[in-house]
Amino acid sequence: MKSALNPLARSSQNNYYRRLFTDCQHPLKNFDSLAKIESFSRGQEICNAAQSVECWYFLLSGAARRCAIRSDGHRQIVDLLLPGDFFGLAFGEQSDATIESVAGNTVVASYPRRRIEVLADSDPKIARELREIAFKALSRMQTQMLILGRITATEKVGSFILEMAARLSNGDTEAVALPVSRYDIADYLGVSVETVSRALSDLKRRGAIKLLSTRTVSVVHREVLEDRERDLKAIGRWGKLAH
Amino acid sequence: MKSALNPLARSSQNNYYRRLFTDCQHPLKNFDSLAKIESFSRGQEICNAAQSVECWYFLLSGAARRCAIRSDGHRQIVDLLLPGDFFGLAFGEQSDATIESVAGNTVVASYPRRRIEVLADSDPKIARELREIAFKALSRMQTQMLILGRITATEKVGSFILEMAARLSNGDTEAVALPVSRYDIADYLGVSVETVSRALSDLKRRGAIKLLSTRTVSVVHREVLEDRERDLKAIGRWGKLAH
DNA sequence: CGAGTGGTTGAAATCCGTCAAGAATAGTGG
DNA sequence: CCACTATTCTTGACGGATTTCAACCACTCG
Repeated sequence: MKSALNPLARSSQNNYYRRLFTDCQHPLKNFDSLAKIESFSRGQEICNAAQSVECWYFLLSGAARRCAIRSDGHRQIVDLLLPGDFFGLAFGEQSDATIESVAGNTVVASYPRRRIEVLADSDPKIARELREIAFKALSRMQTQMLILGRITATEKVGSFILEMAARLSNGDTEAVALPVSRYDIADYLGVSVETVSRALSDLKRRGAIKLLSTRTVSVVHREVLEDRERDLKAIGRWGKLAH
Repeated sequence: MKSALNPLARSSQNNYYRRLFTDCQHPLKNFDSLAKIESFSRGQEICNAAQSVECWYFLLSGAARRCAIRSDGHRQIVDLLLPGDFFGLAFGEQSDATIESVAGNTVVASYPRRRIEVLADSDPKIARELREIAFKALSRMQTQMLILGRITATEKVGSFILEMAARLSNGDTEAVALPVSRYDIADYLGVSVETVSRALSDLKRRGAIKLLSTRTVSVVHREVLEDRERDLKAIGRWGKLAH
């Protein structure tokens, strides 16, 4: 237990998390008893390359980031983990990525990898569920690659907001609470912090979003974030030409 | 069989591919008898979203691209498939990606997804191998995400060349035969065609690579492609300052 | 031969990263 | 609760990098 709380509060907290865990539906439900529940404060390392070989993780609350340091010294966030996500599966051996918590109160259940694998060998249903989990991770990465491939920074930020809306609030775009700082968004999207900030201001000025607080976004015109950045621009040019 | 060859040549070709197949080592080796071997000419669609639910594929020779069309009309290449790669696993249901062959003579083995899954249920070894395949796909995507996150276009192109060298010729950098056009490279790296072309010219001018033909690259100074773009620049600046 | 595709290069406008400064917010200790 | 500090966020200015638009060359295929 890496929490900074005192032992008493810790144990009470732990019980609370355990309840939260048992109430939660997920593919490895039957192994709740094997899982160890840990709580992390903001910025703490959940696991590094060495540990990730031994455990698989399930994120209960908060948020976490999987980081890699590029050779040019820049940090890159390769995956953003939100409640309901599994992680730690992909890297059989290599992968120097470390996983850190980003939100204040990040709770994680960790499963002993070896034991789950042995169980999977004897129960095809579990094996199937593990596959399902891996496929979901693949789908997450593909979504992000589509965002990273987008051309303008405003498009990237727009897609990011919509992704968060979809993953956090099941598509509700009234009030999306971004779980990460601008710096994290920047490293996730492959742009600079200033550009993220500017893109948000830009979207706000154009009335596409409202900033309820610095980290809470309300989507007003989904279309603008969604895609047609370019088309709208073209229409704008047409308008000028017509005039 | 979607090949454009006449029936006679087709069958002879097919036998050749079948031999090529049985000589090849891969995790689903025991199911060669279940696999259907197909050959595709350049630009042909191997499978679309609907079909990918039914089959898993193994690429024997040639190359293929997994594409998604973004809402702004731009195509993006989400994954590049080379000999030895499995594909089609990730997308249980959604994913509007289509897979097209990019090389002239692309040969693919397709496994009936349902039957493999049933077999996996009865044999844990197969289930394990399927997981292995999924993890390999995850690793591929992560590699690309690190490339996409890089800042300058020259770095992206450099990383791309090294990735191709590693995947195609087992790290041999003497003569890397790029299996795709500049347009494909551009859509894969998220930059424009002209930028790819310029980056290659730039690397050539600086003596980091040689272009044996338009699509065959020889790596002369691996360090330049590898990473230190930025460091070298910094040294350059220092040099100026010292001067 | 002409049309089409793929590749390269140039010039202009735009976008973004960097540097720098300020504003807003959170965290800390008194 | 307040001051004080550190962090996070925003905005401006500037230069460099990339996109876009355009022209041109090489090659293939009918």
